[in-house]
Amino acid sequence: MANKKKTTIKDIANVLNISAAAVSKALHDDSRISEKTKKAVKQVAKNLNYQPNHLASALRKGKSNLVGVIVPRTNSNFFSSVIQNIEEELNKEGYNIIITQSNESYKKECNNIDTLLFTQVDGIIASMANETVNLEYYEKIKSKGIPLILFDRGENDLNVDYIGINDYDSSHMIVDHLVQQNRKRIAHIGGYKHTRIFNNRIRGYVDALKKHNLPQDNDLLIESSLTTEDGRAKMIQLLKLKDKPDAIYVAGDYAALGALQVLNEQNIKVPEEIALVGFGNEPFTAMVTPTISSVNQHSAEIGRLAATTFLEHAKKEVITQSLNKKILNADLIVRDSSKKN
Amino acid sequence: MANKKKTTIKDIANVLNISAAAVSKALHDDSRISEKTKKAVKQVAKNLNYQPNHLASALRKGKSNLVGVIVPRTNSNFFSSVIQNIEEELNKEGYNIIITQSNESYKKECNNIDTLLFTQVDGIIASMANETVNLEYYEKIKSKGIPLILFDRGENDLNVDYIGINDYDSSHMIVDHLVQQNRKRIAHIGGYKHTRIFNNRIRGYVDALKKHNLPQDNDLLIESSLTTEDGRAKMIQLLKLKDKPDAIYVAGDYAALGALQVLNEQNIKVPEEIALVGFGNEPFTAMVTPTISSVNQHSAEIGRLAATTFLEHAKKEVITQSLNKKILNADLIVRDSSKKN
DNA sequence: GTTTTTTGCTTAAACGTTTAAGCAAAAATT
DNA sequence: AATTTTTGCTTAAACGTTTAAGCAAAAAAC
Repeated sequence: MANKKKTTIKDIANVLNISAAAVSKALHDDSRISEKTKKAVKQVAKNLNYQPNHLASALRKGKSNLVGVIVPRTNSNFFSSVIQNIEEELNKEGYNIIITQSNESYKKECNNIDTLLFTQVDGIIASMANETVNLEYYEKIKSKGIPLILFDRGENDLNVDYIGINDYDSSHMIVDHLVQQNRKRIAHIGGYKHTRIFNNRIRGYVDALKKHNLPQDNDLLIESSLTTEDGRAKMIQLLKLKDKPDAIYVAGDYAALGALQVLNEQNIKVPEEIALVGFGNEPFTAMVTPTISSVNQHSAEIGRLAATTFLEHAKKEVITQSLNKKILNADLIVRDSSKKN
Repeated sequence: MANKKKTTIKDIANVLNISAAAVSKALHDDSRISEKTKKAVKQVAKNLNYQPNHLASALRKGKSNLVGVIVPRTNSNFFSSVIQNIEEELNKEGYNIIITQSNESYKKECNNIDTLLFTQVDGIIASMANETVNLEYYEKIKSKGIPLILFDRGENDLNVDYIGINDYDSSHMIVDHLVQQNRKRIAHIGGYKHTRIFNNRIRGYVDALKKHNLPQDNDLLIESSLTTEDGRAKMIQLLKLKDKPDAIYVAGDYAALGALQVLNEQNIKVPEEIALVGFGNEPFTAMVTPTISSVNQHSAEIGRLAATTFLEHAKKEVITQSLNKKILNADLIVRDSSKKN
């Protein structure tokens, strides 16, 4: 019963005594094939349980209909939601996606790029690892002539598309909100400056302070890897200051969680004594006590836009990689950790 | 400057005035090619920036070196960790993985199977959606003659490999622990019985109660979809009982979170009045207040085993799909929600 | 110095499609 | 009725590899 040999286009051709080419055309509804033949071919295909060999057609057409996706990790709600929407959008057009994770490692990321190129993907949609400082390795993708679309982490000066939120404005939103809550000493636990989006958040923070005539204190601006662990460390560092902050804006939710843990442990009242705002709107921000205010990055929209941007390139014959930045506005979700009491 | 045309094996052959076959063999270190030629070929390959065309070799060899992975979702720590370990293990042997999500939908899952088969994967590693009641559609995979390995959700009577934890024993562990904390009325918010692993947890719960001579009360055993929302609903239902439970064992962490939220909202002291134990050891169980006791499912080990099980099949010439269940013991992580006070 | 073995390649076919080019028969146009 | 156009196919080549088979030259064995 073991139907080992897969049925090919030739098998169908043999049954009907026509050429393989005719079968191929019939299956693709070529106008030069009679309706009668098309029906017959499709019937036989069904009977023999024919499944097209994707490798063969991809080889012949020079196009795999696969799109590679590189993310730092999938176990974050943001990335998993982006991925889901990319997939949905691309599936509609007959593309499938290959997801790879860099685990925040530059080396792994380079590996992933090689893997995807090796698999002959038709395009790559990526968000960079924390470690990734420059986009040199990504040049490899461009030099292959396949579309590259970056999102979230990965704003760039390369001639490459980018989808993200307005980080600079988001910082303003947060500082505005905290000032409204009568906060005077607002600290910022930011990401590494070398990553553009984190640098934008820092710039936004600094400019917003100026706007409100709040003095900028170097002790209150700290760079961090934004892990929960590092959030703890940087919070402890801030609490050692003589002149403590009365609000903390953390550029990532995981680090904000770490900060909150320290505050809770030291019985510092949040938000009464110190208000806290995170970034990313990870689901756990609504789970912890107190719930953490955070910024919603519109993951679904980012995913959809990344996909459609790829499709625009794919549909063009000529590959014209043009700088095409799409910047969305984010929403501040105010929760207990920064709410007026 | 646009190096549009990719360099092929033939280009290398032309440069060196040897045949394409010789180049192919040289690149694969065939013993019948001289060291001198090999060196030359590799040098030229490097110079021309040669990248093998995976599609062509896959087509010729009848083997794509791709393995498909199907998970209900990636934004859970369990699945993302399993995936990461599958990938690591398979990469070592030259395989790459394609990750797809079912979003807990049976229809999407069937779609994913088709997609993966279409992409000519060499095997599929999957955990089933909540909705998936039977493995009928998975027969398609078996009938193609490619290895299928199920993990976590997907224990089965099919002749298919399975990797998972001992759910029955885990329930015993949890009940034993709660009894040790002097709990007498232990409720269970379980998953749907039609899924084997949840049924096993239910059986373990029932048998453990018997073991400790605790009466089994039908009001205390509830089936649930195990979402946070449904966890809330089922908790509210339990609190309406005249004779309330003094401990709740929830078969999933997200539902346990919902239950905890309700308990907190109603100012019911956890664990003093009602103790709570979840399942899955999702990171947030250690983030919420109080922290939730849970069961660690050894995601890394499950991932590794799933990968090596696939590799065992792949290495064999003949596909002998034999029932090969690997059952791991899980660990109970006791946290505040069930700790003796 | 002849025979056998080994080395180092080449040739050609194959994997399953797609597609350009071509051609006979049928249909439409004159 | 002769010519042109359209229809419905076929043939053959191509995509970039891998691999079985083969063969001449070099090396080893006698």
